[in-house]
Amino acid sequence: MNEFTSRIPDATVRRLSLYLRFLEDFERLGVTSVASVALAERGGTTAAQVRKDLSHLGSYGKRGLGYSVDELTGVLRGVLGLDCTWRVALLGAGRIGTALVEYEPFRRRGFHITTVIDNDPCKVGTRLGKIRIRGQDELEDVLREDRIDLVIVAVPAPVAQGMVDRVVAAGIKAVLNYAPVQLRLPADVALRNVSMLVELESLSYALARHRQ
Amino acid sequence: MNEFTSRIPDATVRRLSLYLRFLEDFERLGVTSVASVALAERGGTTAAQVRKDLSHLGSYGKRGLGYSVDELTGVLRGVLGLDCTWRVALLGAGRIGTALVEYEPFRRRGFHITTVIDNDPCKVGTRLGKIRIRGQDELEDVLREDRIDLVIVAVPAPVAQGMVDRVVAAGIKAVLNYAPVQLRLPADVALRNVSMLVELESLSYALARHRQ
DNA sequence: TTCAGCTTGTGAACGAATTCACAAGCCGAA
DNA sequence: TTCGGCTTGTGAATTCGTTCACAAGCTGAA
Repeated sequence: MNEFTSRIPDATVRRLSLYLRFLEDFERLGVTSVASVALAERGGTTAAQVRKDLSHLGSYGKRGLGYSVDELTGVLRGVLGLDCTWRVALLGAGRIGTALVEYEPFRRRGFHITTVIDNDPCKVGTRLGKIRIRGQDELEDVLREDRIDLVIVAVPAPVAQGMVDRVVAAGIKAVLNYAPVQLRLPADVALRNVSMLVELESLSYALARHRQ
Repeated sequence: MNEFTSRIPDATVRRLSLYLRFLEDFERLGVTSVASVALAERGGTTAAQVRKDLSHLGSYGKRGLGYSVDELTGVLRGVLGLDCTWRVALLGAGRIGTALVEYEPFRRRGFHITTVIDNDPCKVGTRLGKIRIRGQDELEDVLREDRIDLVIVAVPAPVAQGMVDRVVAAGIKAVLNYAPVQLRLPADVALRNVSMLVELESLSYALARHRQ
């Protein structure tokens, strides 16, 4: 097994992302070696699950010892594509967009938001942090000029699909969607949805059951 | 099958939440009856999946016709616990917290953020929209006074666990976590994580694979 | 009333993900 | 060197979720 021959299941990729976070914590604490059971405790899963997940990457553990924090951190960064920086454009400079631009962990992980686009003519030309907001008519141009790899959608639901169609036509292959709509796009474009409402409603379901 | 005898799988609950959104769109358009295949197209899934999901709720479809938009909307609201209002407290009045307080869809669905708590003494006493920000020393008191059902965590990672422990001790049974940490809490408390980083990193993985 | 055309609800088949269980391997102590 | 205590990596078993396929049932037309 290695990172090239086989696709890693999505559920596993998401956990790898968590493991990386834990490893960075361990690194900060000066821990040099970590067993699957320690990662499992931290992540609320089982040791077998951790080992199965990590086995997708190859054989980086030492029997009797566990995993080298240093080595595994590097491997995970590599597999997850975090050993380079990704250039990100944000569509929508509303409240959510604004919060995302200034979200430190993104930059720390190599996601650089270089470009912000908004439909509101009042906002175009003003600055969000250090970034000058561009108008939607410039969309295709700035995606090319700024060599954007990935687009975050944080515009109101009704305009999301239209903008994403243009983004896809411009050749972007990865979209992170915060708008409360189900976007339709070609199979070769990766899409993740961050749905505040879906999560909240599944909690509501749990609460409603709880009290019969 | 009905909503009391059997627990609905989590994956299904999340899709129910989407179906409800689609039904509301159909309702606005004046459509009165909808077939599983229409909901499937809208949600990027299959008609069989939709029917299997809805079969968890009981038998609300009419063969040859589909589902009554009105009736199914009501049933879904009921099952998801959206036929009442939930009182929500927000921990953390940072950028993410601020964006969440003002997020319209929450209120429209019956989630009323009545309470905001922040650790920063400079913020305590100031207002976020109409809500006066309270200090963390008041946490237990306001949770009780405001009869909070559900807590949204949007504080920095290092302080999240400590605050959630107090929230759980105060009897709260549902937590929505935006902080980039894995919270540990008792099994009878429902927890959902909204992890911006995990989603972004799984896109990064897709991109990295894409170009070998 | 009968028939054609749809669409649901669901057991059964299938597939994916998780858990189990254990051989293989490393380390440090004696 | 040998042994005991750990821990990995992985087939096999199991559980969970999705898809298939079709009988049952509704509607409207003739």
